[in-house]
Formats: sequence, C-alpha cells, structure tokens
Amino acid sequence: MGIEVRRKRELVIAAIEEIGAQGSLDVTVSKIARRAGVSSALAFHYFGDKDRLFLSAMRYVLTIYGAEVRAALARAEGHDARLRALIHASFTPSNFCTTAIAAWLNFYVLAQRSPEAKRLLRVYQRRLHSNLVHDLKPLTGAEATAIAERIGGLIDGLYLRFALTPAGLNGESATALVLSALDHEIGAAA
Amino acid sequence: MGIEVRRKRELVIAAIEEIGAQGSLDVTVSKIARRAGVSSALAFHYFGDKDRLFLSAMRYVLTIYGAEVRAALARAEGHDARLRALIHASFTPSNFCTTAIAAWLNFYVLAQRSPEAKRLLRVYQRRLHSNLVHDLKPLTGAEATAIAERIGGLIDGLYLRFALTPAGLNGESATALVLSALDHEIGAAA
DNA sequence: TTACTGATTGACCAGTTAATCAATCACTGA
DNA sequence: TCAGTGATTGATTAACTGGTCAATCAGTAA
Repeated sequence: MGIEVRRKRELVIAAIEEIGAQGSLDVTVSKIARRAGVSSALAFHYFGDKDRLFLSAMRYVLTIYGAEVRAALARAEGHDARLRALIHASFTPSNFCTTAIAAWLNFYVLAQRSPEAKRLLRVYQRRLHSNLVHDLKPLTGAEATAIAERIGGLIDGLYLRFALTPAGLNGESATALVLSALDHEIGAAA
Repeated sequence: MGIEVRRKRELVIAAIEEIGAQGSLDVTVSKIARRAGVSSALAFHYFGDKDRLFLSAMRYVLTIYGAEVRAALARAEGHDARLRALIHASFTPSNFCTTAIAAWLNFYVLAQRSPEAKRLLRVYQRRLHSNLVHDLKPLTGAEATAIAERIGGLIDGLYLRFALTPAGLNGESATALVLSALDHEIGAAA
C-alpha cells in the first residue's frame, strides 16, 4: 500500500508549487494541503511540523537535480563532453523554471535558520564543485579548482538572476553563457 | 528639525539588522521598532505599512552600495583600473558582510511579490552591467556585453554563496576570484 | 463477524501580529 | 500665556496560523 509515499509526494510537490507561486516561505500549511487536495491535519500527520515538510521539499528538488546530472554525465564521453553535459543539465527545464527557482531561492533563506537546510545546499555545492574539478583537472591541471570555483559561482549567479528576470534568460542562453566562460577559462589555462 | 529623517534612518537600519539577524523577512514590526528604541506605532506613523519600511531598507542598502561604487570609480584612472575598482567596491566590508548579504538575499525574495522591489534590483543589475560594459568595450570591443553578463553573474553568484558560507569566503578572496575571471575573459578576447 | 490499524478530518486552541486610534508629550511661534 | 503641530505611545482589535485531538472511515487479518 503505497498510499503514504504517494500522499507525501503530493504534499511535497504542492509545497514547492505553493512556495513558487507565493515566492516566499510564508505559506500556510493549510494552503499547501488544500493544493494537494487533503486537510492540513494530514500534512502534520505525515511530516510532524512545517519545517520538516519544507526540508522534504528541498530534498525532492535536489534529488531531481541530482538525477538529471547523473543521467547527463552517464551519456557523455570524454572530459570536455562531460563538462558540457554537466552545465547543460544545470539549466534543464525541470530545474530552470520559475517555480523551481523561486523555491530554490527560498531554500537559501530557509538555510539561514535551519542547519539541515544549510547542509543540504552545501552538499549540492560540493557535488557540483567536485564534478567540475573531476573533468577540469585533466584539461587544466592545477588551475582546475580555481576554475571550478568561478564556473560554479557563475551558475549560481544565473539562477539568482533568473529569479529576478525569468524573461530574457532561458535555459539555452544560460547554458551558452556558462559554456563561453568555460571556453575562455580553459583557453587561458592551456 | 531632522528628527523625522533620523528616526526613519534608525528604523531602516534596525530593519536591515533584524532581517540580517533573523535571516528572513519574517520579522515583526515590533521587533524592528524595539531594536530602534521606539514603539511599533511610530514605524507605522512614518512608513505607513510594513512593506514600505522594507522598500526603504532596500533603497538604503542600494544607496550605500552605489555611493561606494561611485567613489571607487572616481578614484581610478584608466579602463583597466576602473574595472578593478568596480569589482573591488562590490566586495567592500560594508556591503559584503553577513548582515547586508542576508538582507540582500531577502530582497530578492521580496522582489517575488513586490514590483517596486523588483524594479530596484533591476536598476542595480543594469547599473552594474553598464558600468562593466563602459570600461570593457575599449578593451574587448564587441565581446564587452557578453563578458559583462558573465562577470556580473559571477558577482551575484558569489553574493549568494556568501549567504550560505560566510566563513571560507571573504571580500579579498571574492575580489581575487572575479579579477581572475576578468583577466581570462580579457585575455581570450584580445 | 470482530478487532485492529492506519488514513483522514473538522473543530478547536493558544499564540502571534499588522494595523488602528485616542490620548499624551514636547516644542514652537505668536 | 496659549494655541497649534508633529512626535510618540499603550492599548486594542481583527485576522490568521501552527499544531493538537478526538472521532470517523476504510480496509484487512483472524
């Protein structure tokens, strides 16, 4: 009987949508539950309290992103192709859309008061960094770490900018932008 | 009698500090007022409602930043020096500190529901962009716009990362990081 | 049938908070 | 002195919200 996991997933998705729609963590459990088609009491029954619902929503988003990245990397052959695949996967529609990004932004706010949220975001950052370094090192040697820092920072910055201007910035242009930066960095290191 | 402007400034600063301390916009007017040493009613007397107090706080932060940038640019001679000064000014302690950055992050959240907040942040982004392009163009020609996009994005990204890990990233290292990226971009365009 | 378990909810509560308002207080100009 | 004005506040309210709980419902194993 997978009713529990189904309800949980529905609530988590509703939470993400509600945060995205409202653009804020200042959403009520009742609104989330109503969006999921259940009562607020059920949300408490499954998650205990509001914060744990939020954290589950974060894990969900990060899991989606992680799966996307892993799949893209598995498909790519060679360091250069893997780097491009990694960057491309970071701006896939399922992640790089208004709802997900508005939620993403608010997870950074959540991380200001929730150590677990902070930990989760750090895991994301570290994984991105190590992925970049792994394929950068054979191409650029000692510079790899510094370059990864800059490329990773740029990716995060584009996420932030998308939160402000969804129009005028789509997945393709963002990908192209980061790829240019990568080319210049690799060129300079060669 | 500049009591009004003084009280307003005190309240605005208290708001920034409170947002920074709490790491969220979910702060009460009473707490802000108490931090400023007045009653909450006075905050409503001067600002009308909570959002207008927030917007004034935003304008204050952006004004400080703008003044810092203008002063740095006035001191610099030559395009290269001006670019370095601009980047350096972006990571000055008065802007690049936990309180200011936590507030900054939350202004992005505010922008999700307040058109005026969105407008203010866009003004900041456009000004940064045009400042970069202005001194990039003589050095890199047609590439200037694209490079400015990447450098601007990187700066924003470092702000976001600082919001997550204040330790392990200070003004100097952030400045150095962006300057390296700038060097590589200019080198590639030459 | 019967007993049991998990899913689900409506009603409720206690606490919080934005905003209001009538009432002082301090000062100034006439 | 006196009237007028803006600064300031304590008290209050109306609305909202996280969380609890007792009760019901649906399914299932014995």
